[in-house]
Formats: sequence, C-alpha cells, structure tokens
Amino acid sequence: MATTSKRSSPPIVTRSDGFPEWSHEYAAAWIGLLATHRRLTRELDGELEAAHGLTLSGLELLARLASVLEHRLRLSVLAGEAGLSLSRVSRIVDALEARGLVERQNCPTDARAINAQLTAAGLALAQAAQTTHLAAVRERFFDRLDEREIATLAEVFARFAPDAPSTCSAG
Amino acid sequence: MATTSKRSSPPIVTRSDGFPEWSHEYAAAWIGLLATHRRLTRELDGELEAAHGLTLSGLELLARLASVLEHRLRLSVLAGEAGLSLSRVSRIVDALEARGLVERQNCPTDARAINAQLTAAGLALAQAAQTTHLAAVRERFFDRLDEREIATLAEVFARFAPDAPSTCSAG
DNA sequence: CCATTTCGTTTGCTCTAGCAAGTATACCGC
DNA sequence: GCGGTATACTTGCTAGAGCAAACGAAATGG
Repeated sequence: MATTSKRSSPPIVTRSDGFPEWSHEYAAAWIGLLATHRRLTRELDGELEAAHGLTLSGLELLARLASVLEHRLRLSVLAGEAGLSLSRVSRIVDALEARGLVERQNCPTDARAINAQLTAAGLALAQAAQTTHLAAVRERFFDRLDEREIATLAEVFARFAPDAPSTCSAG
Repeated sequence: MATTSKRSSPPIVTRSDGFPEWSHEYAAAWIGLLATHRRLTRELDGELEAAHGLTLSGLELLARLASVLEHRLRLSVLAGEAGLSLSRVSRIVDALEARGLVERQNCPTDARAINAQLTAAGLALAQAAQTTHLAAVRERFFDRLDEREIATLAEVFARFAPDAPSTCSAG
C-alpha cells in the first residue's frame, strides 16, 4: 500500500522554466481520472449504442425510473439525480418518448410538473440494456480493480456526491 | 478502512423484480466516478473559460506543448496523449491558432505531418491558466482526499492509461 | 516509375450538452 | 384574489466531441 500517511512532495511543482505541473502522483490521479473516464465512457457508450440504441445518459434515466416505485419521476428529479441539466433531461425524454420507452404525464398535484413514466417497453429495454451494460462495466472497470481499491473509490466519490435532492414523489 | 480484502457481496445484484443493479459499494465507485467527473469538469471548465477563455481540452493541449522541448508536437501525438480524436485536436488547434497561441508548421521531414508550435503568447497564457487551474483542481479535488486515497487513485488510473504513444519528435 | 496502399490531417455531418430566454403554473404578501 | 416572485419545464442557440469521407503525401511493390 505505498505511501500511506506521510506528507510526500507537494502537489504542484514549478519547473525550472517556471511552468507549473502536478507532481507525479497527483498527475496520475487527476489526469488519470480524466483519461480513464474519457476512454471508458467512449467505449461503453459505443457498445450500448450498438447493442440497444441507447446513450449512457438515456440508460441512466431509464434505470433510475426502473429502480423507483411506480417507475415514475419528475424531470427535475431525474436531472438532479443524474447530474444533468434540466434542458438536457427534457430532450433525452423527448427521444425516449419518441421511441415509446417513457411517457410524459402531467402531475395531478402540480400542473407545472411532468412525470416521466416508464412504459412496459421501456422497462424491458432498460432491463436488457442494463444487464449487458453492467457486465461491460464490470469487465472493463471492476475486473481491473481489487476490493480495497473499489472500497477507496466508493468512499472517495461518495464524498463528491450532491447533497441528495429531495425525491418529491408525486403519485 | 472498511472492507479490505474479503470477498464481499457480488458486484451485480438482481432485484426481486428482475432488474439488475450494482451492489451498494460498486454503485458508489462507478456511478460516483461518472458523477464526480461530470461535476468537477463542469465547474473547472466554467472557471477556466471565465478566467482565460480556454476550455479544458484547449489548456490540456497548450500544457502538453509547454511541457515538451521546443514546445512543438504533431497533431496526432497530441491527440494520442490527450485521448482526443484527431479531428477534435485539429479543430482545437484551429481555435488556438486563431487566437495566436499556437502556429501550424509543416514538418520538414514529412510533408503530411503538422507540428503545432506554441507561440510566446501561447506559453504565457498556458502558464497563467495552468497556475490558476491547478490551484482550482487542488482546491476542488485534492483538498478533499488524503494521501492514501490519492496514492490509490494514481495507482488505479495508471492501470487504464493508454500504452504510451510514440512521441515521434520532429525537429 | 507508376499503381496501390497507408498515413496524417482536414472537413462535413450529427449528436450531446449547457445556458439563457420564454411560457405556464404555483406560491406569498397584502 | 391580485400582483410579484419563484418554480418546472421547453426551446433557441452555441460549443464541443466523434465518425466517416475526402485529400494530399509518403511508402511499397511490381
């Protein structure tokens, strides 16, 4: 477990010509996160598109709907949970709706609000796509990590999670 | 340090209704990575844009040029190192060139190849932007991690790094 | 030394993403 | 219950990203 709790070199070093850079380990952590994300999402998104005609964002919304009672959530809740802008969610729902995977329903208690309601077809597709997608993520990501590393990633990224948006279930 | 080297629950669990999901820790690790990346890059990109009129990708290219001898690299090398498509790099260089930050130079030894050459203005901007950007990353990212976590992230993400593309320096 | 293939880059197209402005509804003070 | 503000969504616009096709230049092989 390499350097544990000792203060090693400072994160940012200034080269002889005055240009600032990450020290080696910090570069590996941050630049590595960016590169790994880019690579994995590109590959996974391509596979998902090819296999089911869904984008990662689209599947994320479907999966969130599938995982909730009544398979119904307000667009703003979807946006908050998925970390997407509301406008983006609106248009993703446009696309999913055009394919018959979700339906927009007016909320009975608030006429401004729209619930995205998963259809039977949407649930079926979400299930199929999620099955292959999770396997792909496991293969490309988790299979290259050990338990300790996964625990650390989970702990770290939980720290950056948004302060849970209210789920505001409307029924 | 929670679960260490013990086989805990399997990564993918199937709910009673047949829908597959990550078990808790795996979800935190993978979904957390996606969400953290999205959040941090959005914030950092906005700051960088506001402060220096650069995108993250643009700064990444400038920084790579700044960090190399002669401040000159072929577009395909930039693309490979940055994990961007060649077409994207070509257009980012268009934009940087329009601002006088880099220049396209024909490679004397291979007329197909183009070197992106950092200008003095480009180096100055790269330096200024990198200084504030690294500080922002430290503040938003590293300051929320301890040494052990950083070491683990570095180790993990290095594993996903591309098999170093040849740098093919052309003088 | 010309034909074919390969390589490095550019360009056309499409898609995703967010912001800002617009619209409609809810809420709040009076 | 009326006017002003806040909320929930939609839409117009712009920018970033990749793929595939185009294009010019090198390399290869008769």
